[in-house]
Amino acid sequence: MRTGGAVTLIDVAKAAGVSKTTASDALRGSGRVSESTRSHVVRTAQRLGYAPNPSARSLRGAGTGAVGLHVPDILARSEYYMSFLLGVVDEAAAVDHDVTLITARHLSPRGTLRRVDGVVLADPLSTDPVVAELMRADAPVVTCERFTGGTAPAGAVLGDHREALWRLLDRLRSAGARRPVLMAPNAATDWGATLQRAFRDHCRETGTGGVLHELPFGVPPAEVRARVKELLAADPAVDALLCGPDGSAQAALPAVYEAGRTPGADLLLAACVDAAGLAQSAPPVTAVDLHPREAGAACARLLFDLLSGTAPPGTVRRMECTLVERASTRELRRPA
Amino acid sequence: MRTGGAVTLIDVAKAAGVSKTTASDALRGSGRVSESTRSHVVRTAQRLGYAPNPSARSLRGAGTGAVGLHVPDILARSEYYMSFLLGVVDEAAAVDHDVTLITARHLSPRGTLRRVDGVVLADPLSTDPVVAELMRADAPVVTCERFTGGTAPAGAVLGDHREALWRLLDRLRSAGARRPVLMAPNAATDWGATLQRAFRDHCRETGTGGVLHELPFGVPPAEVRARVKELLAADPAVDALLCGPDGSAQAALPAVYEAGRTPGADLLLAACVDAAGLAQSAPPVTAVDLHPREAGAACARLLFDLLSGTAPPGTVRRMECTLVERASTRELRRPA
DNA sequence: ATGAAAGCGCTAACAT
DNA sequence: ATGTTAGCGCTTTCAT
Repeated sequence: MRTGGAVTLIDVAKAAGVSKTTASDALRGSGRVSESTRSHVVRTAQRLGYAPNPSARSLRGAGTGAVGLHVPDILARSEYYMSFLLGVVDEAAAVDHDVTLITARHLSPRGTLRRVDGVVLADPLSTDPVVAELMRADAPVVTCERFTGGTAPAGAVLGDHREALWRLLDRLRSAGARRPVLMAPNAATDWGATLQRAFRDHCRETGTGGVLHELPFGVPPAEVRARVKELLAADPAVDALLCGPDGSAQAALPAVYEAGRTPGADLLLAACVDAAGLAQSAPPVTAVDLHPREAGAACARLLFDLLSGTAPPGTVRRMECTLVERASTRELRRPA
Repeated sequence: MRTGGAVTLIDVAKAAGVSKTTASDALRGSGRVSESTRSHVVRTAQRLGYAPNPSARSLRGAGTGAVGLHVPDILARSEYYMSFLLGVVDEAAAVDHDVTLITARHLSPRGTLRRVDGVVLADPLSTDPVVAELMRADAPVVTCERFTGGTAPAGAVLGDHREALWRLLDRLRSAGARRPVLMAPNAATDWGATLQRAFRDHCRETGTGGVLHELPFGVPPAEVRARVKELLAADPAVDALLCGPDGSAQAALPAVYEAGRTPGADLLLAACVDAAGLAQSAPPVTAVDLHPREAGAACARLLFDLLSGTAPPGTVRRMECTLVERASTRELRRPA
């Protein structure tokens, strides 16, 4: 595209019988031209099928018209991440911006970010080299959850994970659980660290003998499964299983059955990340809905506010997470 | 970024004591400059942290350095699509290109594509307006699977879905199934249409009384579940269930149990799209691995070959799909 | 083997 | 209210 017969601003200006500047101003509605010429130019542009050349525009000094989104490999299978991505795209499109994907291979060899005005990072791993690189670059960064690696991003959107987990743990306790296990996400993310802390605090406050079992990021389902069976075999008193990382609950469910336990009956089961499958499994699994699409949108919105100066650097915005109660945590029935 | 102190070609040229042109040629290795000056300029550029400005480059006439990828909303939950996307990004990054996400809201109001040299479409729905728009634009399009909407794309990557389904149906038959049901993906995609055709043909050739049940795209799990139960109740003779759309097998599994049937025993179960969960469910579910990441990479590679003229317009490339046999199709045991 | 200069399409000063 | 001009950083003739 764009090569060959592309219609330029000059074409429009000539056809409308005005100057480049007037055409430009008319098209962007800068309020410099009279209403009559404006509409005339706009109509001409439409008739000619004019589309502004973004490269020229960005070369001239405006932004690049695109924001970056880091896509860590680990998250390839994460339903959460796909929704998050759509949220970012939604919001970017609303202000006529592109979304450019950034992966490990995508950093320019010379270490400079290409073609983006800013970057959104979902759940940045403090150990991810791409993240480190991105934080070092001079484009503003908005993270979903805090970045635990030192440098502070220009903005952040934070979920109330502590509160959500607290509510969930309260629920488990009132359903009868006394020995919950948290298969906690790695503390390399703020989310994982928050969950671990909240779990410990809740156990202490309620005098519960909870067990914390950390799961590195990107554990394959088979591994989750093996760990669950191991855990349950090693400690038969466990009466509630909380699955942290996205997808781990789906992997844990069959393992629970295989361990001879019945989720929702003699073992309560819950997930820290809701997913479509959890509502449909047998039994349906209680989960925290992180509202990923809205989270993505919120991050993008914050980034644009930062870029336009509407929000000051360092802005932090909050988001609510929702506890979705399903059959898997209804009530604990102790074996006779 | 890029604003403020960005190092430009002129800076490098000055620092190296050569002209803009020489610097440019040296950095791109156009073979115009002597080896000694070339290495000198390159070193200078490195020292200064120079990164070429893509906007300027693309303004000057080269491509935009980015390819588009259409992300239909429907696919938000598709593991397949997320992997496909990573494949595209991999390949694009390998030739130093960006990947720009395109959604419904993203088409410029004037119908012209922005900032991309070409577009990749995974499994284009003939009914998707964005797809129609994209096909109409003048950027080359590569589709994964055929586009059934009339216009031919510049290139296509095709899986051997007919063969794969055939193998699967053979397997089911030799495992004892005589009344298979295909919950077929909508015929609005080439993939869906191919699967439906293959199923009908196989049934005819083997004299099997198969049932075709079309599932529109993006059916929520609850709906899949309801349909499965309905199907199984209405026709108790059904002894094999084939799930088409990504995710439908996961939704179907609990429904099968609820219908009083035992998958892998008195009902064979299989999926047309493999997913992480299927290997871990109880029982593990036989599926066709579409190799999404490689498919994405293949599409991107084809697009770049098209853009560079290495491949002629109209090129079609093939990909193999793999049948992954698991416990759910081992052998049919008819109830006594 | 290297330079000089012309522009790609656009916007922002500076004029009217 | 509108027109003129000067670049943004780069590649590409055309000269040396």
